Amino acid sequence: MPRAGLTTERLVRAGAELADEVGFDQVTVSALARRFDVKVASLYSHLRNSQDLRTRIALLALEELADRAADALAGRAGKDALAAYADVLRDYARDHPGRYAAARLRLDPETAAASAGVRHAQMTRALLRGYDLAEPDQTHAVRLLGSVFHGYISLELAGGFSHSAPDASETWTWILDRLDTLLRGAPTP
Amino acid sequence: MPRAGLTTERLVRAGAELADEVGFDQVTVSALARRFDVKVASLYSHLRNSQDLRTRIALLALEELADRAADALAGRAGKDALAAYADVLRDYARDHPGRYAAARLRLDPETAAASAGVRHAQMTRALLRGYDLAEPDQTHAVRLLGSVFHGYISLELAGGFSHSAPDASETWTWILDRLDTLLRGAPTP
DNA sequence: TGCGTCTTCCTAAAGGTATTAGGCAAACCG
DNA sequence: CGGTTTGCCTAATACCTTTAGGAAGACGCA
Repeated sequence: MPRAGLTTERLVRAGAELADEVGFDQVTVSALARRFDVKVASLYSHLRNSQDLRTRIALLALEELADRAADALAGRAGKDALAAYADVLRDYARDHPGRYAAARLRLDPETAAASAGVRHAQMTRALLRGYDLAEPDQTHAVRLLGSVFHGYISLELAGGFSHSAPDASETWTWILDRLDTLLRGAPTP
Repeated sequence: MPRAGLTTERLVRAGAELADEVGFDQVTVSALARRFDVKVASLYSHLRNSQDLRTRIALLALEELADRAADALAGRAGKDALAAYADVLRDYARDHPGRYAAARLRLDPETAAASAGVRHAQMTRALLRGYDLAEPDQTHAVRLLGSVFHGYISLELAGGFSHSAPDASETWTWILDRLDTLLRGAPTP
């Protein structure tokens, strides 16, 4: 009997694909074992448990997302940067809904601190340097952006905007426009 | 052996409490049976299945939320109304995290059309009458509000704003302020 | 009050997921 | 080429879901 060649790496990658296909909360150790044509127990040499699998998929997604964002932000500032960053999130969510959901998983503090989530925070701050915001406005703005992006993407992904005019993309542009105005119009006195 | 006096109504209500205590995705037919000190199979006379239970909890939450929102909106307009509606959502999510999560459950179209979700949509439109928005701006604004509220609450609930200054409530006020400005400042030409 | 019916809750059973313990054999390494 | 490591397996336990069919409480009507 030849071995299947399992590694944590491959399992996590396959888990991410599985998530995109069937949804992040349908990602199960059993389904993953099935995909590798291997018995369930075999995975436990490579993954601590089901939660561990989910966490690793989340970390992978955060990395991928941060990489794309960094690429998109390079050489951009102001509204350009804002739209670029936002589009990266939205496109990633469309292309990889399961991974995007994974990226929203709540991580425990140490894990989060060691994750690419930190890079996201840094990029958001960097993005806001294009606008003239002193503390605490900058923090408020970081949270606003997080809320709008996550909220919009989550609603769009859930199909909240389908079957109704105008097109979701128009709303997206509209929102980015207004956000830009909002951020520019609120310079700290 | 006396009977437990189960009804769909009581089960759904208890399910909602359970959701608030342990989280919506931990709501299980088994846990519910345990709570009523009854065998699991007994619940299947009152609930079609696990999904049915979750859907009913979602519908309950949407009703409660719509009732509160309607109360809060009565006699208010403009920014007052905006803040009142937003606060209802946020407070409900704080008091009843499980129910709030339930309210975000994706419902199939017919169920959604018969749910209190419709009232929410109407109230949001009514709320925006205080601002001068013609279509398609009004729809964009509806979507923006949905995104911001859901996004913010979801992040706050996930603990995203704890352990960092400034206080989450300050950000909430700041955001509502800017949203009001944004909506007022964008009258359709 | 008593009889029949309906409903409620039960036992039983099958199938899926998670997790651990312990074994055999493939792969690697000296 | 023998010994050790490691990978994948069998076996077992436990929990959740769902269906089938049975017994006894509750209810209605004479």
